[in-house]
Amino acid sequence: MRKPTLHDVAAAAGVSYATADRVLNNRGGVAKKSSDRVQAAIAQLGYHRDITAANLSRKRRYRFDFLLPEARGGFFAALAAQLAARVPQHRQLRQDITLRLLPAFDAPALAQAIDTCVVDGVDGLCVVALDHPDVTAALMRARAAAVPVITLVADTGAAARSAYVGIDNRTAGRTAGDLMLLAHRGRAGGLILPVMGSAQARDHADRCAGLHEVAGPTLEILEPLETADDADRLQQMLATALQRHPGITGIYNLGAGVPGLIAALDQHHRAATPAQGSDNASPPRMVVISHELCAPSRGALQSGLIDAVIDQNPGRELDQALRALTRLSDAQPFDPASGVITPAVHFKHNLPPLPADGPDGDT
Amino acid sequence: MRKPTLHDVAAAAGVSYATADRVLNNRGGVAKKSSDRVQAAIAQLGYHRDITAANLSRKRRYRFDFLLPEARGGFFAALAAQLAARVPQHRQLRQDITLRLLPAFDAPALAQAIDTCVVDGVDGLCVVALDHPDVTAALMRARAAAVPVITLVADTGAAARSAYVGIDNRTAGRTAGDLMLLAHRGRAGGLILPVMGSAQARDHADRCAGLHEVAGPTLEILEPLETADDADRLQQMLATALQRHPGITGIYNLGAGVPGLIAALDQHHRAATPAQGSDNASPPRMVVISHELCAPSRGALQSGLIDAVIDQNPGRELDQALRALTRLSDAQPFDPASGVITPAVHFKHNLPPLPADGPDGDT
DNA sequence: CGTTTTTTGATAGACGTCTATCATTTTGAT
DNA sequence: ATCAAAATGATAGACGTCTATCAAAAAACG
Repeated sequence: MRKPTLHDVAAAAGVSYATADRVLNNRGGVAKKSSDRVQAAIAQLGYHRDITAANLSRKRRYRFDFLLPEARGGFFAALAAQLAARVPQHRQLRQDITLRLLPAFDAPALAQAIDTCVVDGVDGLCVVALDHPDVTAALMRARAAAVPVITLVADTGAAARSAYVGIDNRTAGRTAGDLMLLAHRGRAGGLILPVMGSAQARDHADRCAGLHEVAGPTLEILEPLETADDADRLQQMLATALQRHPGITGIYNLGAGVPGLIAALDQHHRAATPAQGSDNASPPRMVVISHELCAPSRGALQSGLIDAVIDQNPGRELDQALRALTRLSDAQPFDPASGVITPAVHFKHNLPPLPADGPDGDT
Repeated sequence: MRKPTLHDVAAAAGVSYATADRVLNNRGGVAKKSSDRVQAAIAQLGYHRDITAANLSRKRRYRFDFLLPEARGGFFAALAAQLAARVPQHRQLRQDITLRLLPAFDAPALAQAIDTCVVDGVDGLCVVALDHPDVTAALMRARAAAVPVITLVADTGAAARSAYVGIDNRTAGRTAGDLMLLAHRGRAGGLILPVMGSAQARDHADRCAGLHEVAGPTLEILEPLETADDADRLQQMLATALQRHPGITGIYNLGAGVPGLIAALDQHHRAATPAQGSDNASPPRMVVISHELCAPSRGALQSGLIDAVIDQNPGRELDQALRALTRLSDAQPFDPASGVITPAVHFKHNLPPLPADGPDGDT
């Protein structure tokens, strides 16, 4: 038998189509007895509303707004680019995606942008959250207006959003610990230097804690450098630290500023092997693990300056975020657990292809 | 302005809706002049057919058949389970997915199943291919019947399928090489034992070649064990090999039979540290890398018997395969490059959550 | 020019749902 | 039993596309 329609349900329940419709879209004004019979018929027939037909009828288009921090060529630039690549595809699925760039770390601006979107009547919001009362309050207002809210990459309290999509940063740090332990398998000891943007940043702190949790018992871990995510500062501080601690066997760069990391490593290696021609002949002894796969870190992986990159897989995060928004704004269930992305680990040879302009062309 | 409809196109082209429709669905019987004008209008307005409305009207349902080898509780069982979990979701998207299990490595059976599906009028096929002339011929027949064919996990010649979805096994082997090198960073030498199912199997051979390519120059690599993917044989052979080569520093299990691997390792460790209580105190010196994330390999990762698992991410593969089928059977472009999945590397702490029954519930 | 062919237009009904309206029936309270 | 309120039924038009049919117009042909 073919898929049942609402007409079938109405017939089975012994009511008119209109009544079945009233129940399905709970418009009220239905006697409980009738309502129950319709519900029963729905369950019995295994009826599922044809969402495409419904959307066609309502002329419904979903409007999803993404509020991302303005990119300085790093991770968020890549994220924005990947989002842009998905726009045409989702346009065909009746989903209009708008990308709004905001000054980074500006909580009032973010809060205001959220309010604006809600007033404008978006169907869903995706936000890189800041752990700030203004933002939380704005998110609560959005939720109060029944707008699904996804926090992306950075979370807030669970009450202020429908779901979080991103990696568990503690897990990422633990994974770095796994890698460090593996790379120190053959050595006696080990001295790890964590490099972070700021100890204030929740995600950085979590990563650092994860590293300690896993590698701490076995390896010695230095006080982390705090670079404020500035490439130049990173380079300076790292150079100094490498001089001061010649015994360093591993570096874990868990913040931004990969170019600075590379510059410092480059310089350090050059100093260590002044007249050596081939890179292959003397591989760096230090183990270098960094976060976020981007052009500089790809290059460093390939040249051997970095050994492994832990990536949060922005493409996958966007897909999950969009999926969550779609389902939530259709009032379908979305398992918040499926928003947690497993960090990917990349080495020299399992680099994903550079994302093309779009996953596919249009037509 | 709202999204243009075919009516708009017809108006812009100065023809009737009927003519525009004839052009769009090229039914023929249209003068070239009119056809050109319609095409121009389509391009100019940026018209895109509303596929959902079209499908609604045609009562179209996609029928996609998946031909998978019968699972013996390993990788293909997981694949089948994940596919089953996706069925209800795609049912709502007008996609009827049928899973057909076939005896493993039976080329004639596979070829016949393919023919049957084509005769039955499937809209798309997804096949774990065998490199056999019968299979290739059947696939060519399918393609001749304009049925999109995706090869999953195992490929054939490019001519016989629309796209391949799966990992590049050479890449996977290279990644194992990366890991081995990393784990041997602190040691003088290294002796690696590859364990494979059969040197005949293309995927196994590729993985082995990748390992040699990357780790070969630096580490010594033994002749691979060939276990025919049998857990018991694997255990036997591995135990023997470990006795014969006490200097082994790394094992790369690139085939099936993880339980056998675990058993052999367990036994070996017990023999090595007879009266030692705590596992933490003396971590195994050998580096063990295996393929395919499944219950046994998860357990072994967590207990520390295995250090890393290279996984081909069956869930992602299925998603890509379904995407490819959808697009191809709508005559939309699909970039074959996007079918190549980057192998994921898992350690003790970045294990993905066990896939639930379905990515989400239904309703 | 008349006749056949080709091309075009007009239109109706379907797909499954939504929204709205109006008439009718049932219920509950008085 | 009376009357208002609540519940239900019937139905029509829309959403954007597909399919089909029939008549009308245009082109090609001898």
